[in-house]
Amino acid sequence: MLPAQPNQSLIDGLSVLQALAGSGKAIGSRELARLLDMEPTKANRLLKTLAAIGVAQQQPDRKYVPGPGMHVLSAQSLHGSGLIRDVVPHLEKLLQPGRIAAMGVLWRDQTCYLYHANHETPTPMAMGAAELYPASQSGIGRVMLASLSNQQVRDLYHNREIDGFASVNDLLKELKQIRTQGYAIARPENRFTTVAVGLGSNPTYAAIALSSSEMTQQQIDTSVEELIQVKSLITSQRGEG
Amino acid sequence: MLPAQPNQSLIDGLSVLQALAGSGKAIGSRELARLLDMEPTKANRLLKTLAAIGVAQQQPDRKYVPGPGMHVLSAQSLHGSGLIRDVVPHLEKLLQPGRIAAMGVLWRDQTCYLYHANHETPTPMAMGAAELYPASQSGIGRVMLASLSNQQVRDLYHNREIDGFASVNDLLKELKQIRTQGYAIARPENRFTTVAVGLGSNPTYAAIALSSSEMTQQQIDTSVEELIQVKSLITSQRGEG
DNA sequence: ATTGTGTGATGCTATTATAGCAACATGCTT
DNA sequence: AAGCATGTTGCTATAATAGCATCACACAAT
Repeated sequence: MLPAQPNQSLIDGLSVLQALAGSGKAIGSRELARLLDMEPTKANRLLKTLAAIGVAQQQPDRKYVPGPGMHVLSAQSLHGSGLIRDVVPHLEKLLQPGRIAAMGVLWRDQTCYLYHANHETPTPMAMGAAELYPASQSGIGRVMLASLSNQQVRDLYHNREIDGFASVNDLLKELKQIRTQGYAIARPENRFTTVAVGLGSNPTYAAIALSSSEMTQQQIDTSVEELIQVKSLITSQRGEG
Repeated sequence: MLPAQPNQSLIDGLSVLQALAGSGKAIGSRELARLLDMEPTKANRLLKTLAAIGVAQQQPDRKYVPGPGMHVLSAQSLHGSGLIRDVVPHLEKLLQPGRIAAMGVLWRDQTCYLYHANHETPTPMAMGAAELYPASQSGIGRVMLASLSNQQVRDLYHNREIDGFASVNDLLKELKQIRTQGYAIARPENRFTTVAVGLGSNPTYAAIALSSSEMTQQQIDTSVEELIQVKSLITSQRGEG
């Protein structure tokens, strides 16, 4: 949903910042330009601008990494969102052997896990994962896709393969069921089973999930019950309507 | 250190994003424009552009908050930096009654705490603090200021009051001592004592600290020893030179 | 229900910032 | 030392942006 006059420089600059954050290692300006299929001068100027304001940092090997300004932005936005303060303690209480608890957000056609832990995962590791995963194969992704309109889903997957679904119509059928049930189930490659429920509803700002290698229907129902309980604790804690 | 041709739109857009992240609550486009002393149309367009790419999100009350793209950026940059994975577990081991452990970065003339905990603080709270504090009054801030050149420090505090110091020369004298000692001490309002050491050296990318209400010289020496030990564990873990 | 006020957002167009080409500086490998 | 890839700059034509005026919407007070 672009505004009447989008700021293209800002869009380009944030593409650069995203590539920088997502690269996971120091990256040079030309390498980043190739990654984004961007003219090198432009990439360099955007990177140097980011570095000038402290959001990126150039190292002695001339490559760039996120800088203190990015960490401050990160810390402030996570803090302001309340995702950590309001959600993670509840997820931690759900952990037990054989189970994974997770929270994530929908980012384009992927799920980004902000928290992902089994009962042995130290909290800093659980919160530092930043893993991206196809949304259509993830319970969290599915429940968030279900919160979009059908047209939004069609636009999102326009000219794009959908992991686990033969067509967008198949996906929309699944999403319709999710909306009816109030929760999503995913069994990626039948390796494990995930159930997920969304947080918030206008918009659904994140989703929480429980996974196990195998779940009976009874275990699914129990897990859904637990997630819905956590959801309502979070909802009342945040004073949401 | 501006590049030859900085991108002003990106600078403006990131000012908007920073104000959004730092506001801690939903904020409207005109309110944000007033906060930044920015023409309202410009602020609205930058905000709507951020919303279009998912870094901001507009709520039904028409106000804006950080969006999923911001959380993904946050998660990826913290993950890529290794600050959480490499540092937090070591800090947790230093916790004991009567002691606070912290990690932070220098952001302009302030310290931003990325981790701040006493021995009872749950890890998500410790990592969700995002607190800003005058750098000159903070051990972490001081040790990071000491990693800048004197000219950089003068530029940073040009026409600016320095919390806890009568002049920039007084601060520079303190920073010179910190460089010699290899660690910083701060006693803000004599409420507590903090010792801090920096991580990395070119650049110093963060600093770690221990605080107690009172520290004898022996306790200071012991804390410094512990921090230096953690620093060298982190340094070898990260393969830094 | 109406009025007043503040808000979020758009269209238009003059102006200014940006993009890309060509070139240069730097670093690394052979 | 030469070759190659890298990071970066200056210049200028062009496209994007900024701000004014205006409109749509929401909320509070009467």
